[in-house]
Amino acid sequence: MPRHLISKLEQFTRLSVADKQALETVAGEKRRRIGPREDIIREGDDPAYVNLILEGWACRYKQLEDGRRQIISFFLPGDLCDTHIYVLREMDHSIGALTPVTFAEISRETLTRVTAEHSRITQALWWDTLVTAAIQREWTVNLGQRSAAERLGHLLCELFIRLRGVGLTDGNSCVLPVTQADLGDAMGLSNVHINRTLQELRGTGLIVLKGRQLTIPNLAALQAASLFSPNYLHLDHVGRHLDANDLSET
Amino acid sequence: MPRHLISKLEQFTRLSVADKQALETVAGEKRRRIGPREDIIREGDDPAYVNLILEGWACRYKQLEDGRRQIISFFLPGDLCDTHIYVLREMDHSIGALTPVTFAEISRETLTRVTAEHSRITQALWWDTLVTAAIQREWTVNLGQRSAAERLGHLLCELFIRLRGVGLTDGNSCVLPVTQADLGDAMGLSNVHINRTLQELRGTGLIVLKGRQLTIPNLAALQAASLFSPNYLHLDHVGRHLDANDLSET
DNA sequence: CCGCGTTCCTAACACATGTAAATTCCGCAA
DNA sequence: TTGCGGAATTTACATGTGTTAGGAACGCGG
Repeated sequence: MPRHLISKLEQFTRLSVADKQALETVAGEKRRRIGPREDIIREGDDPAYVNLILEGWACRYKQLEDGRRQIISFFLPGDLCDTHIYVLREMDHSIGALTPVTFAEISRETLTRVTAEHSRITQALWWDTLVTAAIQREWTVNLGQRSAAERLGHLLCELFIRLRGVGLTDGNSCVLPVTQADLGDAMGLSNVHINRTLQELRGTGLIVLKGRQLTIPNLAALQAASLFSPNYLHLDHVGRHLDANDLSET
Repeated sequence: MPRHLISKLEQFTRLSVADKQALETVAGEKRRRIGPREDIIREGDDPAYVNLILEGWACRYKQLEDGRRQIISFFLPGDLCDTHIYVLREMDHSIGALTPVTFAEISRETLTRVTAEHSRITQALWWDTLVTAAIQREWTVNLGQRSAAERLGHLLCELFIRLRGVGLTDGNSCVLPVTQADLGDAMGLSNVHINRTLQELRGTGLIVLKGRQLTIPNLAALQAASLFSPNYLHLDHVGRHLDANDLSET
């Protein structure tokens, strides 16, 4: 069931059957389901669990006193929220659902046990943590330096490639189940300007967006237009840890 | 010698004499010194070492093909760059000196050994890693939602509090050894606008900035004006892990 | 099929911030 | 002291993006 997580981690390293079974167990624990605009956890809460997104899209966000909201990152199926969050006393941001979301609440004990017994998983989760940090840094670059069109294009490239990594793309298409207002809150742009910019990207043929279906006819072209380089996603490790034993295990 | 690192970590947990000696050893390894505008490591390089900043200011940054530069974060004395960076094959960003910098290159082996032998240090480094991630998230909020004045004010609050945590403030003053162009590259603003905004903050009396000396006469006021809440720095743990044994050790 | 709420889209205008170019200031080395 | 180079500052003007407001399209429940 945590097939998206497994797909994602296998972009970095090969997992044994036992590793995958361990992840199954982890994902089976305390499953919950919530609707869009509901929160998984709120700023100020005690972070008791590590949340694993199984289905749907969620986001980290922070709301300022005067109502302004910034979406800090998107959670896609297979994404894990801060494997060591329990070191901190309270959440400094909220995590909310953008669509209906199914997720698993993983206890500290379970996670500790699984990583102690499966070094491959530990390694893969480290990679995931580092890539998550790299994505956050790239957002800093995105918000700081890129124009609205570059910024949006960059985000769409990132989301498409991340979705592809968890098996949720169909050719050069994928879903984009968020509102333009959400995109605005993520990119630090007004919803009006998001709309203008989407029209612009549509006009140049870089994207096709109908309803919640996004198509990127020419990913390389969109990447070039957005100054997007996929290096920060660190997808260059595939097969790096392969040896004879691994092959016999799977 | 790594007194700044020790000060910082002791904001989270108390360290034993043995813990501190271990950190001394770590910081003694492979010391290097470089001048401003030189790089510690570059995008694309193989991350062989974990760098520990001992003296001076550095920054993570990323340069776009067309020359635009974004400073992604600041490194102050006592800051450590990505304790598990060696999981990745290559750097996705550069780290450069803003002032003359002294740093230590820590090998993977050393770090592994020290954390294996000192669980308190492991725990403290986890806290540091999580706070670093929280700071990066806060920058996303900063760049996405805050106006120029709020943004700059917020950065100055953050830097002041971080410097205070490593013993580098003097009353309500500290150094700010970076150019206005650097601040612009960090905040996604032009150097002209940084200058305008600094004048504005000076005009309202929220800051006094002469040369490289920054004074914040009323930190609470600057925080309020900048919508700054220190919760994301997670400084609320002090003394949390105290018990009789700890007291006898120090 | 209707009606209602949400989302999308468009327009006009305001304003925050960027750009370009000069000038002044300042620290430092000769 | 002088001269130099980088940094800070200022000005005038351009423009990207925000704001406000309203209408059109869409989806969903009754």
